[in-house]
Amino acid sequence: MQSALELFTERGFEQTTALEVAQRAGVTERTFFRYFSDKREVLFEGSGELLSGVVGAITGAPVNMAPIDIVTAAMQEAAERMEPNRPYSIQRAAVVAANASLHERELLKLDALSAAAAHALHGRGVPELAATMAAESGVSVFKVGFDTWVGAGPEVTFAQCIHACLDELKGLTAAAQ
Amino acid sequence: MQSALELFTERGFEQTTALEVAQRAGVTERTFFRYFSDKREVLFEGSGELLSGVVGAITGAPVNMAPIDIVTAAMQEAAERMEPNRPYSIQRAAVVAANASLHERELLKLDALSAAAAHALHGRGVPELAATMAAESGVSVFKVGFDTWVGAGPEVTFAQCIHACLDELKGLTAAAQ
DNA sequence: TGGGTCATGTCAGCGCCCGACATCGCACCC
DNA sequence: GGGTGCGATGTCGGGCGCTGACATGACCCA
Repeated sequence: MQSALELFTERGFEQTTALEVAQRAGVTERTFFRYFSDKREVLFEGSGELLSGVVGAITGAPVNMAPIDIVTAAMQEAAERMEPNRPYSIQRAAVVAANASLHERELLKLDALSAAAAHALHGRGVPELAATMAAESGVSVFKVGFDTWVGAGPEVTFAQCIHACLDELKGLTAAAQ
Repeated sequence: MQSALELFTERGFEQTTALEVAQRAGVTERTFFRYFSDKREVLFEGSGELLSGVVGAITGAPVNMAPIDIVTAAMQEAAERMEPNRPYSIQRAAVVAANASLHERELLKLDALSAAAAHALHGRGVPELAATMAAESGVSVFKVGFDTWVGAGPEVTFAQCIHACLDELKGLTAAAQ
């Protein structure tokens, strides 16, 4: 993973072969593909923990909490876990932003996050459509908040960015019609 | 495009080679790749018109309209254009749902739609963050509405599905905190 | 000492995708 | 009517992503 991030940063994702990543890590190309299902996946190792963390937060949220608040609280929690890794997040985000297929993979991970959040909400008794829309909104807030966070100075926290996006969303929907 | 949809439906996306699609269409594999940047793209030809239609609707929306209403109205307009092609949409959606990499590409197209909508809103004077969040929400409504539409009976229109999702979103954000 | 398991290496091969060049039909125009 | 250019297509070769099958070797355990 470290070898990949270095090489992708130095000369770009497409200009780096899987063989080169493997060689820098001291293994063969075949071994690389035993650990990562494809060349892009090496940049998305942490997504599993992110997902299970969010699902856990939703499952363990207090009763009588509104669905949208459950999801955004879970996102806040995830954001706090990511706060110490800001430099890594910035470097990784730059690599992802520079390549369409990596961006594509990131969207797939976010969509999986949304689906898992919706499923967890539904498991708490939230109706299907409400759960889906709340999860979609929460992930949107997380996504836009993440972009703002990595683009801002170090004094701005991820949690603050998420809070700002959520407020913006509330204002927009309140002004509807 | 027709050859691809047929073959992907019959035996699946991964079990079909680009060469086979090309041969059924009466051209060489090389010619296939001159028209489509990759094997998946053959299922996403219409996305360009969808995007320009949405951007046009946003740009031409009446002044003093709330951002979220502008976006959802644009989505409604797109939905009405897609209504006559319901059978095609259903077949295509089944193929996409059956393959992760096609789903991935669909998410990329929706993200491009969101980015274009945000840009169009921003061009109307809507502040950056508001434009981004409104576009994200509008695309979420479109996406969830689409899934409900293709899963429902023919008496339910795409526009109705979108309306229902939007209402759900409003209810959720209104119940926040 | 022998056997079992797990990680890794080796090798061959398929399919995606591309660059470079050849071919061919077709409009245009002197 | 015969060049002439151009756009679409075919041909060829090849790099790279990714996989199945088998071999090797380290380690643990009886």
